[in-house]
Amino acid sequence: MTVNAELYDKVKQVFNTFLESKKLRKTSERWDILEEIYSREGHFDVESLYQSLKAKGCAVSRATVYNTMELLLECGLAQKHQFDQNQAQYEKAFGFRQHDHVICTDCHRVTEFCDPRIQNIQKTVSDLLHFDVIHHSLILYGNCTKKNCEHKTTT
Amino acid sequence: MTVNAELYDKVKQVFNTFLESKKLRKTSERWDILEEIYSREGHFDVESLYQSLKAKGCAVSRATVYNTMELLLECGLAQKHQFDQNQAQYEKAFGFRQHDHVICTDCHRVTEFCDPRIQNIQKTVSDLLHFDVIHHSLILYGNCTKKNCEHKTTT
DNA sequence: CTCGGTGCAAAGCTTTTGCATCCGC
DNA sequence: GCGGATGCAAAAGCTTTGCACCGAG
Repeated sequence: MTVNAELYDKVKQVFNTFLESKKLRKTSERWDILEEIYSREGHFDVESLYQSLKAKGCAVSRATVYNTMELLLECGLAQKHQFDQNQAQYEKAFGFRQHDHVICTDCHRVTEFCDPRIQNIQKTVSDLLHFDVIHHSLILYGNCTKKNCEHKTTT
Repeated sequence: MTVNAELYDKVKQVFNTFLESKKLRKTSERWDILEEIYSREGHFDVESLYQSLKAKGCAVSRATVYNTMELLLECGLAQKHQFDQNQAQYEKAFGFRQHDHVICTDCHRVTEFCDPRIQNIQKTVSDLLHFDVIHHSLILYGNCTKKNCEHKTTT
């Protein structure tokens, strides 16, 4: 297991509580998928997750991966990004700071950033539109001004 | 023609100039699609555009609609939104104010809003990451606090 | 023992592609 | 007339679904 043990214990507990509260079964596949996700850095898609699990000897199917990701989204342990019309990208979400993304329109690389001022915008919109904002997605599109798109990349 | 004639003249001129600069042909299908888009309000997907055109007697194919939308994105006359992993949503973009979206996680309705403070965030990120930000996408997800999700909807 | 969850493969949907035909320049 | 653009249909690619079997509670 290559995951941070302390963090992973809390994550397991969150998932455990979630499954119990929803009266869902604690199958080995669900734990396998959770562990694989939390041993990863950055973004990934369902296919690569499926391939990794198969390579490790876990007999999961794509359908189960999709199903489990849905559960993890629901309990806040994972986040889903739809950067384009192709594969959705996921990432672990527990104990990690909320962040947003910059995408280079040339090389399509994704960089992360944080800006607390987004909270102010959320608050204003919440008040104005009578809306409880749960989460958000901010993506900035543009070109790196350095040559060869040498900006720090996270995907 | 149900479009705003004055605005539409400018739009046609923009597309005309764009096609010439790229040495692309001015086909009737391209003008048909442009007109249909600018006679619409709010968001729409490729399929509904295709169906409308077919209903009006324009013999366009889906392939041409996809191809033309790509050109319109390139010259800034249309905008594309990937709200989910299904159909991409488009909307006209010339002479309309840049805006962002609020999506209700219950009823999936989309509301628009504007907040100038996003510009400040863009500026900071541009400077920090040496990135020329061309455009952005900010989506706030949450629930309407009123009953029946009675917030003003635009889709 | 029950029935929710899984694996597999097939189906579904949106978008892209190949190719013959058409028509703007 | 040349070569880009189109229409049609087939292909591609991601995700969902149906069904029989398995195993958690």
